[in-house]
Amino acid sequence: MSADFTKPYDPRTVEPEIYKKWEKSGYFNPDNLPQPAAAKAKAGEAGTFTIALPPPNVTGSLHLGHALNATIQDILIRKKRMEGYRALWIPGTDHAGIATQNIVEKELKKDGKTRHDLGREKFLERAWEWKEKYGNIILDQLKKLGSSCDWSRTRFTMDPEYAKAVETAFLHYHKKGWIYQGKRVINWCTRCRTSLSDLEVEYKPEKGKLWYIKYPLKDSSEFVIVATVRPETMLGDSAVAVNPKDARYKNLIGKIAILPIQEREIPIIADPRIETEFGTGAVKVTPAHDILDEAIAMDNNLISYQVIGEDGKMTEEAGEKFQGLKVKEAREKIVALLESLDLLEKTEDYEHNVALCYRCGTMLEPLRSKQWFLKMAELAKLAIADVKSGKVKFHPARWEKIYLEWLDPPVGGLRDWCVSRQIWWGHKIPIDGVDDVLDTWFSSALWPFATLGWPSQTADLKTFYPTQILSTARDIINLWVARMVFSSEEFLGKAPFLDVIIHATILAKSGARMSKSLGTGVDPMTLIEKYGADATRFGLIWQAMGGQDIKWSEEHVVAGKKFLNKLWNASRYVLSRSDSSDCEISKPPDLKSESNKKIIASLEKTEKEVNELIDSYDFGQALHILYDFFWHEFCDKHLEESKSDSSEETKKTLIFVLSTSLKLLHPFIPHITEKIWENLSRSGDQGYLIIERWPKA
RNA sequence: GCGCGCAUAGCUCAGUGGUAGAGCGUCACAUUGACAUUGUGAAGGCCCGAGGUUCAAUCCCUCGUGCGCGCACCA
Repeated sequence: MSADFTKPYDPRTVEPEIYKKWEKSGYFNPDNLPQPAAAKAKAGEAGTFTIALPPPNVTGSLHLGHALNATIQDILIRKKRMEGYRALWIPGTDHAGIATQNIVEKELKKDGKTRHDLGREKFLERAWEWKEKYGNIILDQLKKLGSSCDWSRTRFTMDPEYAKAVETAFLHYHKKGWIYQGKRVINWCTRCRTSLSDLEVEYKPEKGKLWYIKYPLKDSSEFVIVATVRPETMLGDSAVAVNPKDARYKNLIGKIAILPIQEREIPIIADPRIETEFGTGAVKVTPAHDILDEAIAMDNNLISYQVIGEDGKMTEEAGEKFQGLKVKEAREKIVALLESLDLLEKTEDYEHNVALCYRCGTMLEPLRSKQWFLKMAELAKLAIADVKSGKVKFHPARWEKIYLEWLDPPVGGLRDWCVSRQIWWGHKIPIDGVDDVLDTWFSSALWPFATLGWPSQTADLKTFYPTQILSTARDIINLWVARMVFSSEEFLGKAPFLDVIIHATILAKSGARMSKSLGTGVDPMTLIEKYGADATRFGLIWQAMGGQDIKWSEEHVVAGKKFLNKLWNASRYVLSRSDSSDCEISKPPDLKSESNKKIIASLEKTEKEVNELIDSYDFGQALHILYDFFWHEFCDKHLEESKSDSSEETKKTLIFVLSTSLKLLHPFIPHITEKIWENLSRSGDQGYLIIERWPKA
């Protein structure tokens, strides 16, 4: 028994010590794992098990969701490793284009500079410097949590080899004619000065106004009244549209209205997509600043007037009176002008959703812009097929609906993916002279195979691909998961993973999302410092029941700490009753004592249930069962009964139950179980629990 | 507008077609010998509401209410 095993358990010293021991062993790298013959036979010809860690953004720091997700993956990896698989967990980070660029720009701003003052090359130098300095913080935090990733295979989405994969993918699509350049209405962030894809938009309800504007009819004293929440866009109107079935306007279709202020003649047209219930049922059409209006304009051959520019200010086409004004200023001016012309019928309070940039929260402007697009029609089919055929399964299954409905929307169709961004930090578009870069998610979509060396046919790619499991958060099911599936099918002809675990979302106790700005966020690092990584993992998994959302409660981490203490002390007691020669950890044969028979039967039942529960990704339930068995059945009952029984059979039973429990608990609370294992190991035999045989009845 | 999830003890949550469970909290008792980060025990619940199916509903079905979330061509 080592000296420190006589002391109370102290995670602060044990956890770093044990982590170093694992790193030194090399066992996080599957190439170094011993290969038990039995395991090979079981696992099939390859006998490998791979998970690609969802690469955290280099801008991020670990939050509870990351910690839960990492723990889930570590449990799976550790169990498989113990089962004899060559388990590989590939770590890495994502360059996070817009997010990183914004941070570096903020730093520059402190010196009163913009990126344009530095120029592209110098700016990128600064961005790389930032990445080198801060980009791996989150990986170090994952280490503190005990994650058994193969750090020797750490990847970054802008590694030279990875860039090769991105370029290959882009050129492949281009050759197929699926990549094209086009000018159309996209989401534009005036702060980040870049386009965004449809998935990168967040909506927030806002209390605004609905303005009812009178458009005079040509050669008539009458008006057609349109309702809008954005009066400033009227400067770019090129038609008024009504529903063809709307009896109120039947006689107006084909007539001409005069657009006030611009004094432009615009037609009144019919389009079935116009809702008769909205406003007056007559709608202004602004082809350059609204996606639906653009579609209407295409079908009706309307002219497009771009009145808002990429800087968020009114353009020349908006007219002299407005050019250079910010959108809000233009709005006020227009409303005042319309009022003075007696063309404002009325104003109503109106709550509607506004579109915001998912990176900086700025209100987005839909505007026409020349961008690169990736055709989605065929790719979406690939992604749909893998899930519909059951090749890729979601856990819980209900999430497949989110996935399928995005790929095949019940209304309209999936729009092509706008893959170009007007920022500097990212992968340059191979055939583009304008210096645009690719959407970060274009490179993330290649993650499971680009990390293994694709497009080169590396040994790793052959051995470890496809991966088995992807564990991630629900909010990137479409942004990321769907795109990985079609990318993998397109480039490698197979699904990138078989099971997709959508883990719980961790909420504040109020049931609302955790928020840094509201101070409701919980930092896992603080928990690790306070209670240790094992206790933190315990607290997270204890609450992870059936994939339901977790209203975070720290008391379960405290419970974890208490459990570790119980485990530590029970182990000390069991070992104090035996000398090292007793530490045979095989099942004692021919038990005579009823008490021993009972605890072994109970252990075997627990073992079976834990196996089933982990295999069905019900980690919380598995931990509850282990907790209950170890504490209440083994410690409270059997250990107490055994105190009056010093027989060899009982000693052997105690050792066997303890050692099997340690194995079963190891994926959940790896440090302490490994530490106890050190003390349990037979003299001279420096065993590693991390590669001990997993108990399976 | 369409869709999804949740509602069970003070709190966070399991669970089952037939007397309702855990962790934490509370209360009482127990203390030199693995552990007080403990042990033994107790109190505490019209299992959201209404209707239906059933011999029997907390569980299945319908409707509703409340909370959270997603999607939409949110003009």
